[in-house]
Amino acid sequence: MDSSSDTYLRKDKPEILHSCFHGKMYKDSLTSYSNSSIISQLLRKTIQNKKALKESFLYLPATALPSSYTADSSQVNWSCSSFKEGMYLTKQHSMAAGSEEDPPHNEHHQAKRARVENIIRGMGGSPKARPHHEWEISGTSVKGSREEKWMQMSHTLEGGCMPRRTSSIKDEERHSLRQQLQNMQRLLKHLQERFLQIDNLNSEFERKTRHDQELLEVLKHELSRAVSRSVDLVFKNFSSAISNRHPRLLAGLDCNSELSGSPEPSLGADVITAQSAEFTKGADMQNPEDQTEALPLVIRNPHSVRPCPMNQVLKQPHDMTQLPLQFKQNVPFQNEILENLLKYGPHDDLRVPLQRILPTDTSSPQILDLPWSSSKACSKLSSSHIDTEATETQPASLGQERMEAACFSQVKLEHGNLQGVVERNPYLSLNISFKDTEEGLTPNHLKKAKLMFFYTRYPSSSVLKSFFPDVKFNRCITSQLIKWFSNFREFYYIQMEKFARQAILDGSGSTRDLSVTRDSELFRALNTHYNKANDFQVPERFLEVAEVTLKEFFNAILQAKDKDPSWKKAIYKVICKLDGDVPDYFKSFACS
DNA sequence: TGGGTGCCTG
DNA sequence: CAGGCACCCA
Repeated sequence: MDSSSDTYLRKDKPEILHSCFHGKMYKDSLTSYSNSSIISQLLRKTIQNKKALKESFLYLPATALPSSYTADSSQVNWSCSSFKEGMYLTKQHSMAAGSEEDPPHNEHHQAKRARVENIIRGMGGSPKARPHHEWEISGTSVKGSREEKWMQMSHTLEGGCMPRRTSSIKDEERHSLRQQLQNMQRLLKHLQERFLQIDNLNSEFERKTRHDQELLEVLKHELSRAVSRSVDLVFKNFSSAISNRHPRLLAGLDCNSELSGSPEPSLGADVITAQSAEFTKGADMQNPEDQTEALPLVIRNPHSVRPCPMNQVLKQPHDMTQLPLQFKQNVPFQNEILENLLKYGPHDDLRVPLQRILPTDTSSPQILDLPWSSSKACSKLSSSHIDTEATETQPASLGQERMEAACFSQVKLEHGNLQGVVERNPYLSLNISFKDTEEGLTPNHLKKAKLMFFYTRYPSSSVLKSFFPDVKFNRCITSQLIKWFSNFREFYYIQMEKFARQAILDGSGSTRDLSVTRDSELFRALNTHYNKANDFQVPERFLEVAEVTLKEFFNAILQAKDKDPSWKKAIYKVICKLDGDVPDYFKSFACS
């Protein structure tokens, strides 16, 4: 055997081995295979040595062959690389020498080739079974490389390079080749898996990098929300537990629900007043003279936990027969829930109703006489003037005109001087009773009005007055309440007209096709508007009225009555007759 | 004339 | 939702 060829084989073997097994893996080995300069080099060397090789393979005894080419299966550590290398070289050889091959050998070689190809096919290395993309590297198809190797192998066998001295040698050779092929198969499979792993990791990594910022933002957001919720929940549960175990302990709690932890009333009251003063001071930071535009009539609830005048709730017996069956929650005191809904709707930031903190044990007069209004006082923050309406004995008429004049000012403070009194005389707060009525309408009044709309679309002012007992009515307040209902109706009728027209467009020919159920899109639109939190069970009657309204609009539009500018009035007449009574329990809910 | 209503607009 | 306006009605 030519020494140069031997040298070549041995010299390059470790490098190829390395690429094949550690190859940084697959890509390196692939690159080496696709490297044209290496191929050219190999080809050149191979051609140069073809004669020597030919002679070696054809005429030398098997023992004289390089170890890589012996049929000894124990040497199948032989590595894919040496195998490939050998195959490659022999293929080059056979290709180069093909034209010189003796004709008598052709038949035999073809038969052999067919057998080997069968073996190769039978080894299940179907390239189709693998995704194409994993083979495409640097424009060179790995699949192609592999097929090329298969071809190399076939050509090796057909190339007449193997000695044909004895049948045993051929058997051994065949056996060896099978094993080599199997090893190759395993190695390829291994490499494919590794490549897939790496590929997946890289994809994954890119995707993660791309969405890193977004994820960060989302995580931050979710974290803050979760923390906020958790704090709410913990505080709520804690408050509830405390109230159950130590009702009296909390009797002196202020509007901020600060747990003094001390049963000493004076201490509790001190905490209250100190905080009230601080709170009020902070709220007054904004100079009312800075106001440049009209303030909304609705007094916005500060974000403090604002206790309501709970006198009615706590003092009145819980008449179970008057419970609103519409409420979904099956808890003992449903009216309390409505009150909570009105005061701390699910969308409010703070949902720790004081009645959860405060005991519901009505046996305690101390509790019943809690200074609700003093708590109220500290939550009425945006006052620009300081009125002293400390007690019921204060003439209500005193502020009547002024209140009407200040109707558009959202503020009023009943503490002020009183607060000083309370601060100086903490015990006094326990017995001071403010008036129960409010001069302004709050968001909770608005919520309540919206819920009332499910029963009545056209409430008279007298109805309104009777259902908002905690509101001190004046012309302005009445107008505002009436205006609210007017706005409610406006939205209601707009929706009705919209859906009626849509039904006509959709091809409904008869009102029989129309219905309003809780699943209806129309109902959802209305419910979202009047019962956003969806925590109030809308009465069935409302659905009926809504359906009638929808049908009225539908018919009117169908009959082209909408050409008349006042075509809706006829519908209004019909609908106003469908008003029902507002349940009495609405009267009980103070929502200041 | 005041109260109530609806429409339009912001 | 609120303000403004026009309109209707008792």
